Amino acid sequence: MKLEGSYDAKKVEDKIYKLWEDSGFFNPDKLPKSYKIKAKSFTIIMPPTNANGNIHAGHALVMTIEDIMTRYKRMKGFKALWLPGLDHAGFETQVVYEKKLEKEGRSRFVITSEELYKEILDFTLENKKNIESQIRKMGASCDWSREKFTLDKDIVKIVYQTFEKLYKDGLVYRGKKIINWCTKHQTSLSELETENTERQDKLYYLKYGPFIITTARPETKFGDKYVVMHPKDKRYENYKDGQKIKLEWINGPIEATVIKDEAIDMEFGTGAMTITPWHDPIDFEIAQRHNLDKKQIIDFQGRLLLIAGEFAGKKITEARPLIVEKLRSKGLVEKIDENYKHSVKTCYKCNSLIEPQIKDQWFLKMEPLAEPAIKVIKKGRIRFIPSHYKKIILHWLKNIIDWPLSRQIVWGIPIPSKICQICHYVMVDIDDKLKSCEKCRGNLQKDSDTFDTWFSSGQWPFATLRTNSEKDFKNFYPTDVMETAGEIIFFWVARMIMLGIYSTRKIPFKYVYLHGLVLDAKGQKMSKSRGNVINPLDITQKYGTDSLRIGLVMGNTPGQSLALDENKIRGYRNFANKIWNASKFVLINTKDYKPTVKKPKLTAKQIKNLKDLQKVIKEVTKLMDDFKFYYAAEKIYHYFWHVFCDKIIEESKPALAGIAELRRNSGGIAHELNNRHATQYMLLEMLSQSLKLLHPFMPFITEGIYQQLPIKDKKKCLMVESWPR
RNA sequence: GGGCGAGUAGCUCAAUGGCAGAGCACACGGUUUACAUCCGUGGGGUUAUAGGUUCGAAUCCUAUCUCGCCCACCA
Repeated sequence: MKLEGSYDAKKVEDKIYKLWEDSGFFNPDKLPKSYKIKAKSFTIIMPPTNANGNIHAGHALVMTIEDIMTRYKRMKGFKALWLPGLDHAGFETQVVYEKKLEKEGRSRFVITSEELYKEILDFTLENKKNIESQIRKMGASCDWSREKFTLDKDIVKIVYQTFEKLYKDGLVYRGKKIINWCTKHQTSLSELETENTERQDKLYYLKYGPFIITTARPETKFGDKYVVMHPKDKRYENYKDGQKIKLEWINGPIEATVIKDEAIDMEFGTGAMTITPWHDPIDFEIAQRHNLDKKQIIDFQGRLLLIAGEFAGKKITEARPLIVEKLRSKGLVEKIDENYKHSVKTCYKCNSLIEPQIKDQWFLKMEPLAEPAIKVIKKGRIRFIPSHYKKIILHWLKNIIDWPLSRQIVWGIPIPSKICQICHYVMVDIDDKLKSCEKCRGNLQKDSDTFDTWFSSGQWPFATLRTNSEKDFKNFYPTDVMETAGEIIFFWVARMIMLGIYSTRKIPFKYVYLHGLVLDAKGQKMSKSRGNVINPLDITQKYGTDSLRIGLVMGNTPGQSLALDENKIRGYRNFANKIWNASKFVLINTKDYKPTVKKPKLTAKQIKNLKDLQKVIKEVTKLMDDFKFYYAAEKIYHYFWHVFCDKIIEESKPALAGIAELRRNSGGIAHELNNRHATQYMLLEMLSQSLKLLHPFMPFITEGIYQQLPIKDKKKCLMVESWPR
């Protein structure tokens, strides 16, 4: 690489990445000898990237921050391991693939699950390759020899072992419980995969025998045969718990039962309501408490069942007005509140209404898992950056509910359980050995469900290390930093902490660094529908990876969202060019410099200049240790441009000038020659130290220039130079 | 209903008890032999509001306002 013209990132980046990768230094076991003296390790497990598309701006930020940490620690002499991985991303990928199918005019429901699985697998593996090269493009110094994929056989085996252990410990259980059902995607979802949406609906006041009850969903009321009120409600003190009441209802006369329960809000409506335990979580709980019947009204496609009589087979949306009409004609409608504001649950992917349903599934008991997690977080053994996330995660952990693990989609890790077709006994069978029911010898049927993808990624830190080797697990676990998006603190971070402690009896990581969202230049969330998505690879192509990287870091405090403005990146492209030109100047003026010569005698000014640099190094190092990369980057930027370039280089021009010019300046030639030599020494010293400080942020350009420097004891790569002290 | 974050120069954000800063933008002036993707100079602030603590507050406390986000089972 020659230093001429202005800096052209495209010409050098791929070559430099190859130099690094070929050196083997991404692998902490293959670092140069000097590194092994300090046996301490530094580990980051890369959040496994979803292999269902291209990397987006958020990934670029992940790669940048984690690479900065890794390169910094590596230069500090740690055995730095950054372990890369990719995620099959169960539901997320299936949703992406279903959209693709829709575009092609196909539907997942007419393809056999084997075929669908195969298609999505091909799709994912293709994307996986693609993303691996995009991660390289970002300059990520991760150890590809240890790369993991969430569907690797050995990873799946660990996931199964954890599941079995949880089962044996009584923490995972099969339950007929109410779940969030997405009618479009035909699967259950966890709480986190649903959203609450504010809506304005009608609230119906209906005559239910002697009571007036309220409902927003008249179409679910067919089977309602319990009317519930608060035990302390004076208005209903004449009605006894368990009392039977005959009354006329939608499809004829029924016998209703009075239930008293404290869950009822006396302020709401008339303080009396009927319950639909199959399709409402609160009603379900009341029914559980009083041991009441539960009846399904709506099927999994969102259509009314036979219980609805004449309305059976109709979609709930079309049935609702018809049902209200019938109620009205029977004189059962007291009044309708037209402006009823409430929030409804929707699927976080398709925004369609969630239909609560009772379904037999696997659940994970969370409280016993959360307890030790709460303890270590409270004690500060896991530190959050920024620190307020500590409160957020503790609040969530303290109010945790059981986690439904089963998903009715093909794209995922199959749940290793079998059910007896005769006695319905359920067995966990991780080695696929069982041929018949342990209890009644009946035939077994495999569970067709798959795990929630977060169940496997929740085991990622120890699973990745263990499957590489037990030695790796010993050397690199617990890991040091988990760096990821603040958005997925519950989805992922909390579960890694719980499952990590459960499986290994150790915390999985010491620091959790959470970055914010990357927004567009106007501070808007990027989305395909808005059409404001910035592709990081386009930016890289235009301005170079280094410019994008430092642009993503500067002014980006952890936890806070960041506006990605192309103008800003252009500014850092200029900075890259500045580095290039300053280096060019130093190299041109040090052609006759001999690195083997002893350190020359420096002037007082030169000594002071070097001392100032020492100060900057100290400050930057402190900031790096405090995870304040945005601030460290700014300090180096300022030093390089406005001190080194604007002052030092300018001031050293006379001393570097040719002898003819020096004669005119009087003074002894020998002295001036010495001064020239000393100036060269100072400039090279400052340049090489600056390049080291800049390297974690802008690895490509700094490495490229380093390769040209005429300095003593040069390493093979700047990447493995020691961090300045 | 509860919680969290933010509010500082035109814009994007730093600075958490000690002279309020940077980048971009703007204005003026520069072909100084690395760089016009550059250099020099400059304007621009009652740190959202009100009160309090302190020798000293953007920073700590109290209240209020605005914006954003998260959590929550009013049928």
